[in-house]
Amino acid sequence: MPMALTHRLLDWYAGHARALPWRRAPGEPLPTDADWPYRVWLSEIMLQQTTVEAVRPYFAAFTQRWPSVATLAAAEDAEVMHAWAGLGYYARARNLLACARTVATDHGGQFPATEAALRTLPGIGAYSAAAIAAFAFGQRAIVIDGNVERVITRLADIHTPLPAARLEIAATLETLTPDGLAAADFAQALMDLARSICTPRAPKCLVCPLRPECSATDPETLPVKPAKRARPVRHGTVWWLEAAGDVLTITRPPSGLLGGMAALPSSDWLESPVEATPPVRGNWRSFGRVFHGFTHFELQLDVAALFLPERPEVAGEWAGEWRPRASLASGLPTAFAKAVTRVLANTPDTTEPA
DNA sequence: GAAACGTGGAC
DNA sequence: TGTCCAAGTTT
Repeated sequence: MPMALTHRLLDWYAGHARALPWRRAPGEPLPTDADWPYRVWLSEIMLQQTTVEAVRPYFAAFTQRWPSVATLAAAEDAEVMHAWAGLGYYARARNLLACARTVATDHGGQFPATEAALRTLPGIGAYSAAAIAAFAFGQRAIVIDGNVERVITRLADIHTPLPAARLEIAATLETLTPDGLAAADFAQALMDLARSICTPRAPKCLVCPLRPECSATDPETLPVKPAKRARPVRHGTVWWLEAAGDVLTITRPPSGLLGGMAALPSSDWLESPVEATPPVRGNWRSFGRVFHGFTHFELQLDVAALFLPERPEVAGEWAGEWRPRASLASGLPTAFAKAVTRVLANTPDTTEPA
């Protein structure tokens, strides 16, 4: 039973909806394209903690290269990780493949259409299950993301800190969310309102369509979030080992930081700098240092390089793949990409004629 | 519930 | 310049 506020928001959305490659226009029927749920799912995974502008080129590249869940399910792990490189939160890419393969093998190639069934798939949590059920299948679902949290805590003046506030947010949304396909427009309307008007700082309350219904006395202070911990600095060394124009790369362990991604060999990254043992002995030359901020620490990475006429024997933890030096310009996580850029910019390419 | 898990842009 | 932030999930 939607309220006046719901209608006011939907009216605003009808005139202000952002057009996005993975979004249905407001009021339009559910697309009947066979790949519609796939596109919705792919976009929702990519958009987790990630801005629309960052997602755009990756969404375009993925849907062009893998136009359906079946084609993605058939892809090699390494090519998907390569295509995801730079987007961050690489567990998403691992779960993306696991999910696609589960859909292919356990669901006949079709995404399940209920929130509960979607929730069981890898990489699909409470938010994504609700969003996909609503956006891809037109089902009523209570969609709560960071945008919705901000709008609703302000609207209902909820001062309970996150994440505990989600119970109250959900209760409020239960009274506001309309039935059927309108629930999708309602959720996306909240997201667009959050981005353009109900912003984290300096919200534009004077032009907000929900102003008559809003209870917030000090909207900029909501939602209340837990304090963040300080980020420590970690130190490490990354090794560029080049022989006859090819460079040694490894695949990182399948879980943990940058798990499953191609990378250069590197030491552990520790809060106390320690002398690390390179993959092979030799006269390693320093290429300076790169800096990279991760979510929970700041990395200072010393770059060392060694150029040999022939490939040395590399065994154990550094056994990997030798790849043409120019190929390293793409496909690596950003911390390693920064190191690659330093070396490529400061050494001649001996594989090209002078 | 808390911590791990990336990245780039805005102020 | 450092801090905060963006369509969260997993352990």
